[in-house]
Amino acid sequence: MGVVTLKDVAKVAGVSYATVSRALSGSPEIGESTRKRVVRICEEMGYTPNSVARSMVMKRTNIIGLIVTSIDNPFMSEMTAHLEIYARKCGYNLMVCNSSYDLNLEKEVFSLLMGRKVDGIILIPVGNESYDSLKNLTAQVPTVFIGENMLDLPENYVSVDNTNGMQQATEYLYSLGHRSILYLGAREKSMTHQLRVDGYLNACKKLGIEPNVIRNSDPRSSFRVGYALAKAHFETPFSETAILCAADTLAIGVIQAAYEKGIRIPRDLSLMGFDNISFSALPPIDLTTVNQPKQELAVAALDMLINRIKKPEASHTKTILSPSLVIRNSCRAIGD
Amino acid sequence: MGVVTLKDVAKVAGVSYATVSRALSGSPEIGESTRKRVVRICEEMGYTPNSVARSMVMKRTNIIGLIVTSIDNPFMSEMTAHLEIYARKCGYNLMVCNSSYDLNLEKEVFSLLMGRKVDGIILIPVGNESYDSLKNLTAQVPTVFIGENMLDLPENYVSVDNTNGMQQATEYLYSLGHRSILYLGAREKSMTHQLRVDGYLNACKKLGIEPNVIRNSDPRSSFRVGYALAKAHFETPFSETAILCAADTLAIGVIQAAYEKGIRIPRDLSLMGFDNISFSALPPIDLTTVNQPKQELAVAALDMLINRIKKPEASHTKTILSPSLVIRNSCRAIGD
DNA sequence: GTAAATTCCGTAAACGTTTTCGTCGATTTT
DNA sequence: AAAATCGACGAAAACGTTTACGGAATTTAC
Repeated sequence: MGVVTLKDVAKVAGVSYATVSRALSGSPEIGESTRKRVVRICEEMGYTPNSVARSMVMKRTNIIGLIVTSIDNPFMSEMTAHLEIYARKCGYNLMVCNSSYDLNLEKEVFSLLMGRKVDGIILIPVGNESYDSLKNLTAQVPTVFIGENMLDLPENYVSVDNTNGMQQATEYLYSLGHRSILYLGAREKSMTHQLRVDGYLNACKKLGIEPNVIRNSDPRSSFRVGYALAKAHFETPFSETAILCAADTLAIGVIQAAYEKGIRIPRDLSLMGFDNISFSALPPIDLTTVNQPKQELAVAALDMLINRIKKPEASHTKTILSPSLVIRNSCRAIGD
Repeated sequence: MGVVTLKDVAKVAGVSYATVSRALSGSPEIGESTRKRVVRICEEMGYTPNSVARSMVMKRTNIIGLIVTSIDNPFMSEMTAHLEIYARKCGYNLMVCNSSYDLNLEKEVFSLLMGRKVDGIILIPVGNESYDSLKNLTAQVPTVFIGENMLDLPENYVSVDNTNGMQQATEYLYSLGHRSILYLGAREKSMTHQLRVDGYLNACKKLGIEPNVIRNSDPRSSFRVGYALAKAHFETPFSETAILCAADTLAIGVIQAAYEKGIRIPRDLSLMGFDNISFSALPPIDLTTVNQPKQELAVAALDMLINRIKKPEASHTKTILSPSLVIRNSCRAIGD
């Protein structure tokens, strides 16, 4: 009735349990004939190794902790899908936690995962304060950050070049003839968002147009937030011909607000996002945006983490991938 | 440098490590003064219990395995968010795996999680064949199925009443004056879909209208599938005034196909979905649909699972929640 | 005042593996 | 033929906890 263990197999096979362990681990210190016999008996008895016991002695669990702000955010869930599949291919399983956009909770689940003895942690931080908040902890377990970047940051991270991406976006709108571009949704306390806004500001300066930024204090980048910001903005007359959003989800909220106001996109207003979540491709949305290569980010993050697990003393590394423009139908060209 | 363990604390405190264990576990077999002293020393030394070692001796990991077809499906990711948060509240962590709509992979990750010694598994099955495929495995670890249901199924599951939901949907369309309603996307090899189609057929019979079902052999319920099915259907002239989709994601694909064809929703065609994913609420989509109470499903599934973990010998239980109509603006009333 | 009960704590076994070390027989070397 | 080498396997320690058991010290009961 009970689960069959190494000892049980050993008893049946008439060998020591060291031998059974060797037979299954592919050790060279065992004769080919006994290996075959033991393996056969293992299969007959339905033996499956106990990962917990193995973790105990090997001092590694082959579990990677993943902390996301919220798994139901489309960007997060797409990333997670790629992460899980690639992790499994590399022999790891994923333990997933939501930080729910809360710094304290983020720290709490980080500690929790450490107590679980995960081999490493991949973290999509709540914001720039996450670094300070987690400083003592990240020193104790291999950690890779996704998304937030800052060149002088003493952590491992992968990210797209946010500044460059937003610069491309701004220049694209400019090339369509837009001279008054509103930047919507710059989240406070977020390096990612700071860098994106920098890209916009850089481009404005270079192109000689006046920047205009609406900031956002809500830690989420959700439809609701985009909707609320746009709605407030639409209350009074405005002169912008285009809105550049800090994230696709925000842009989708803007579409909602515009819709209610009778503002048609792209006829009356051009709109761009950032991230390229899968929904943005749908015709009713059809959002021109900047793509984050999610699979590449996932693979890079895991490769980096696994590397660090293998040599924890290595110095911090950073990988910055290139974002690319995805042109759909939410922007139109206007005359100068 | 190394991690601080029970023994270390015991040595510093000048007690046996049994005492340390008792101090932390809230055992009554310890004096209040020593408890306080030991707890203080634990904090000072930054001791955190090793969950792996504890799992080893306690024979439980406090980990729940979650198998979803694909975490980036909006319905799944919303469910997962609820599951993770509630599980953590109950003292469990979630180990998440994608089955990628593949029966073999589903079985493979199930075994994997068993080897991980998870305390229980929550499974959103690939399809009706999952039951047979996993029969030998589900007997070995507490398992709760979400979504697929069938009254005579010897498994634990939670689900909405799919038949009733689709019946409501059909009757709603009828009440708006629709007499020719196409059912789109009945997935083969899926009990859920079979039950939904049943609801539609029941209603048609009761209302005296002619049913018309387009089936779908693809195991996914994605935008693409809905798009492809609708596109094919729109190729030739059709007389239906409404389309009832087996899932919101499919309906969103239909919107795409309709858009391309110049068919306007709801003016030219009424459209309904099932699931009520968060995107369906967005004005550009604004889909009338049938709600699945995702948080309630998550809570019910976990309660059921935890119950079963505590008494594994209990007989199978089923929970069927009620779906409810969510009326938005993708359907219009027509004259008889 | 002693016997019994109670309180508090230490000893040691157990959980299921991996791996080091040692042993024994067989094979090769001199 | 004796010595050295080698291959295959067993014995046992180790990983960090929890907990049953037992013992000493203290309290309670007569």
